[in-house]
Amino acid sequence: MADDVGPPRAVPDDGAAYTRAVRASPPGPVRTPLDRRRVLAAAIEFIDAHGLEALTMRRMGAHLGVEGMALYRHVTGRDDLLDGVVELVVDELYGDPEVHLAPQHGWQDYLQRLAHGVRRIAIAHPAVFPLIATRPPAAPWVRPPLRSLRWLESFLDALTTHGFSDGAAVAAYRAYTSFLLGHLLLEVSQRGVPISPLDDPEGTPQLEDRSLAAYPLVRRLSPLLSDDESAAEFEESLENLLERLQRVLRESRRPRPAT
Amino acid sequence: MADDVGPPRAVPDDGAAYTRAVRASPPGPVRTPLDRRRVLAAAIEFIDAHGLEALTMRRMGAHLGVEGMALYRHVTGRDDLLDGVVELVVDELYGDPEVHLAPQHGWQDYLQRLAHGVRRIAIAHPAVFPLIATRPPAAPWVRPPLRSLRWLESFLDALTTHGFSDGAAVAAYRAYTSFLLGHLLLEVSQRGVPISPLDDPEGTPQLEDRSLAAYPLVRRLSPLLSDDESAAEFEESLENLLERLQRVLRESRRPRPAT
DNA sequence: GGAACGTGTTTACGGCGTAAGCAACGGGTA
DNA sequence: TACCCGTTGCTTACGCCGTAAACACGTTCC
Repeated sequence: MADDVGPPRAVPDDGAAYTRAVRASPPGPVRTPLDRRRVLAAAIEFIDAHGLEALTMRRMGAHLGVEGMALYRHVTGRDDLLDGVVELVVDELYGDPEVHLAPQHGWQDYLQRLAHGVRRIAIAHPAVFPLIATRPPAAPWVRPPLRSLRWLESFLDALTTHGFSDGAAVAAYRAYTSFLLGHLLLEVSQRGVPISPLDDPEGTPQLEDRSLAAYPLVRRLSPLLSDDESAAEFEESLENLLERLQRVLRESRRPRPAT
Repeated sequence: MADDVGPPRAVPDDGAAYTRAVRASPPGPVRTPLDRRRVLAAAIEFIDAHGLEALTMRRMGAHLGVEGMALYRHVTGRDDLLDGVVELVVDELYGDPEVHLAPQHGWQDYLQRLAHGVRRIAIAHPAVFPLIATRPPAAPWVRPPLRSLRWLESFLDALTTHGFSDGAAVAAYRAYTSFLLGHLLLEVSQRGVPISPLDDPEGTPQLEDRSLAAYPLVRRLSPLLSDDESAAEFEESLENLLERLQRVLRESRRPRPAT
């Protein structure tokens, strides 16, 4: 069409040339074939590197040294790819030995380990985490960021076997997921990761003086506001949550003390 | 001018036909011109009705009885439109008399009113709320869902004038936003609103039996898991947060009691 | 040798966001 | 009244997007 430069050769292999360059192997062109897992892993890598918005099927293909359409052999479409990314990250957490190390050291220990495990993956993949937080889960009561039935079962098991009533365990699950989601979503977004365009070569840290004139308190506290106490706050909120659950547990044990 | 079709008000869903009808009107076709606010309000309406993913510039145009490109007179692009939507919703909250009614009844009262106000808009615009939660704010320390300097100033003012130290006020701000975001994001997503495709005529509530076989606890508790205690949980978590802040306030008043 | 299959490529289509130029109306000025 | 010009919305056009369909090329098994 627009390729009127030069004679109409039958060798316009643009993508193929790139592919060849990428694999850069001798005459025997053994390229390990793609599979779903490799595609998903590459997608995580890509999102971490360039942000979620930059991920398109064609670019994903290029990232893997392949045409975009090749991906459709392994995922049914873009949505499936994104779902797969979420699933893979959640599984990565499930395989984390730190989390499962000592499930019988009490439920509080377990919830601590789990929370820190989730925080670890949020920090490891800050651009992926909003996906985990936002994508609608399979069942509406499987709440992000613990988006799998395995985790849900594991969580409920840990609590009910330690004396939580059914209702208390479910309430604890809800409080726990809310806490994790709120805290970690804000933490990863605060760490200046969003990079909406493909690259943000110049930081834009103005807004400091002009527009803050009308907000004296904000201006005065802005150094405090911008420094990062996420870790300590996470710890403190988690501690507080666990104490609250402890209280719930105690009260759910006796039938009704009085009011 | 023989084809004077009906009055060109009241926006139906078919954009093209509507546009044609409007244009075909006789020499005196007084149509109230668009303006930014009307565009943004229509966008909120559209998102509430069809979900965020369904919003495209052309469809937005059709919804307003106008070609898609007409919108670019009032917003610089799609991102700006979305930012404007967020801003408008946040302003809607700021104008809510329920919130500002009694700022001098104590900081706890204020935080209660504010929290309920935010919850009200989250529930009123469940499909818009994730936008508020997710879109990167102007400054990184302006945290969703209180995404405006006005709110931030107001919040900090309420606390510092009631005895909070600077550090305690900022910590309270962080804890408060985390709580709101986590709780409300999960609440609106649980209310089955997402509708990723334009319409979801058949609910797909299976998954009940087959795949739950491996998760006995989940199955047993699934009735508990699926009923909606959001309001009560919100109340309880908020109460708990306020108590925690009260404790912080008390302790920040004496220099250091001991440990 | 040849059929079947798995993997990746090519081509094509409609929809997207948006840049640029154009037409029509309304309100100032004469 | 006549003109003029800024505002508003429309038309056209471009490149990128997701993806359906047909195809080319190994590999594997009879």
